[in-house]
Amino acid sequence: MHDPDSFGCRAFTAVLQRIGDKWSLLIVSVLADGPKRFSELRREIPSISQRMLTLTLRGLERDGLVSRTVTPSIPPRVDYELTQLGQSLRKPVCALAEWAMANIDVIHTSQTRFDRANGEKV
Amino acid sequence: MHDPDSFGCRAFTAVLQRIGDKWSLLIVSVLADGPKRFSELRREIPSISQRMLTLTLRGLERDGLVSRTVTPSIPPRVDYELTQLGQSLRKPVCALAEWAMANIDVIHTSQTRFDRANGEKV
DNA sequence: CCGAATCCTTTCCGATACTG
DNA sequence: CAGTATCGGAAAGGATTCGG
Repeated sequence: MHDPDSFGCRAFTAVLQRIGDKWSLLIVSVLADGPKRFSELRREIPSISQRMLTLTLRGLERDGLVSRTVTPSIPPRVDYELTQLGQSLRKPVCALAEWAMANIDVIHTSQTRFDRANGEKV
Repeated sequence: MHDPDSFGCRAFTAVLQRIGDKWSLLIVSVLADGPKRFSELRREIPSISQRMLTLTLRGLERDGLVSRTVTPSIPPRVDYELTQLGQSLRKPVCALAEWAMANIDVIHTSQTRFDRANGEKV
């Protein structure tokens, strides 16, 4: 982000408008382990609804980050996998995920303190 | 994310529920250059509304990522700055920003192709 | 200059029911 | 198993106005 112009800012903004939601980065981080079926993703991310999983995967496929492979068997089987572009996102996303794991407690503590400090004057 | 249990997944989810929005990561990346006043942030991120800038900064302050310093002059002056915790988020976020800059074109191309392939059957 | 408050529209998203 | 379709409440977010 040390551009003289604001190209970096606009590019980052544009990307965040797409994958800066509650699920996209998480799904990328889960698929970083390797290809997964639809139902496996559901199991690994219990808090997501079927609808949002479908929509998010569709968006990632549209961005070229994830590939979708249908095996027309009975029962049907659909595998999702990071594309080459998705693979290149692996490192930054996993770095972010590790930061999250390392700091979730600090964040939660800070939130509690902030809420207490501001809740008193109600 | 190579945990046997799903602690990593849950922690990442929790963090993304907070900073996984359209603006938080962007603001962190802008503040990575150094402290900024409110109006400077507005200038650097033209597409954000005053309201969302205020709300997002409040959220980041609550998380302990950003500190807010009021200088009671006339006109008033308010500076925002990354805390130590915010500084630790700098590296992962800048890595993501750089990825965004490097790949925004590829993503856009992929989106256009996807939309054309799916728009035909309307 | 910074931001709180209100209003109002748009979008998100979970629940549910239904298909191949 | 892996979706799609539809609905309704919730939340996001822009525009505007007012205040210290």
